[in-house]
Amino acid sequence: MVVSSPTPDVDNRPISSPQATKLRILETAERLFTEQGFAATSLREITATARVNLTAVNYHFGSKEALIDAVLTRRLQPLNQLRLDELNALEATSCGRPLSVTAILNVYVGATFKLDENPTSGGSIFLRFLGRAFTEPTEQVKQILQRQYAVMAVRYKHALMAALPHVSEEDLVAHAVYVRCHFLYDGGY
Amino acid sequence: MVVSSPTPDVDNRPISSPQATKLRILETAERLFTEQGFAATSLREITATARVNLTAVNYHFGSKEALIDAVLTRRLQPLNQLRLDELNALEATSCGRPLSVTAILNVYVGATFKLDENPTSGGSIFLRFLGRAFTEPTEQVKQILQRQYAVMAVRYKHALMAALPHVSEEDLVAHAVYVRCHFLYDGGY
DNA sequence: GTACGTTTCAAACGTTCGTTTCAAATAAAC
DNA sequence: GTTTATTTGAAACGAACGTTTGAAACGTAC
Repeated sequence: MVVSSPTPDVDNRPISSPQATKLRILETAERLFTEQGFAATSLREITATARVNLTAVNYHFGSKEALIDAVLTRRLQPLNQLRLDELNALEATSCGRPLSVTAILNVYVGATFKLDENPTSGGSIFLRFLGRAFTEPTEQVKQILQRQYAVMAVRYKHALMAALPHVSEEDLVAHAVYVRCHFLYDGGY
Repeated sequence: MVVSSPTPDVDNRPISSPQATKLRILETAERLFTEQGFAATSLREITATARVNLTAVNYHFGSKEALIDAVLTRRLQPLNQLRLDELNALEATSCGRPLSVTAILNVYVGATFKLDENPTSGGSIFLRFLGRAFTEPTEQVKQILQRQYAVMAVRYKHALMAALPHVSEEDLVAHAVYVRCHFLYDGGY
């Protein structure tokens, strides 16, 4: 090709915005990992689907595990930050009085729904990807989840303990695990 | 070893009952596939965990895909047969009158719970394995599921159509897919 | 004891995988 | 224009994978 003017690619996206390849890899990996799982999806399939070079993965991320971490962190960090922000906003209006359990769970689940409805935040695809991370857990993935959930989980746990002063911390955590409340995830089980 | 008298192995199971190796492979594969997924579990890990030889897999099953099929069919066939038997028994007592939706769903879910509570039928491990089959579907796995569900799904569909004469078949199937009623699984989606 | 089905063993096949290297081309930033 | 960051390209590395082969040992049944 002799044409040197910038042309949109097949997806009608600018072909040469900086780190366009990195973004294409992230989005394609998120989709293929969600559909097929981590082990069943090869880097060659990801790069071929994203129409980028194989070596770009190791250039931008370093390894396949690091790519999985990047896909996970990119969505999970804003999600848990939103959960923290909304809890902060709620507590700011309560003037020190303990919140109700309903209100606490409402902001938590509400943040999940906001993500689910927002396509720019990954939409429902990432929630399914998150299920993969819990279903097919690598050792490194476990650590990522533990790190990402740590701060928010403690905050929500304390809020629930204030809302339920007659419930011991052990009973609260045990029951949260039982009903699969992942925001209290401590990586222990 | 010069000792030739039969000795129990580590699991206290007779070491030389015919096809003991085949059973050990099936049980170990069921467990590891459930915990890690199909692609993430290698034949070498399965045979090493089961303490049998690697070549025994291809001797008894022929391939890894055939092993997955064997693990799936071993549990799914009796489960769906039980679902059929219980529906037959229910219809035998109804003397031709259409069954209630509650009764139909009751025997179906009841069969699932009976499996879940029966360790010799695979217990809850197989139900999780079944989830793997739906989550990480190979082309061959799709065909196995389609074949295994075909007969029972049609019977339950007809029973529900008789119970709900004012609902069209299309609406019934569409709604069943929506609420994830896998016993109406037709492999189409 | 012979025959047959089962299981182990060691070794290798070809393929795919994640990863690396080196070079070249392209685009962005200064 | 020079420099830096990005992207592509072709090729290969060692490792792990599913699979196959050929031979030997073991078990049971007749």
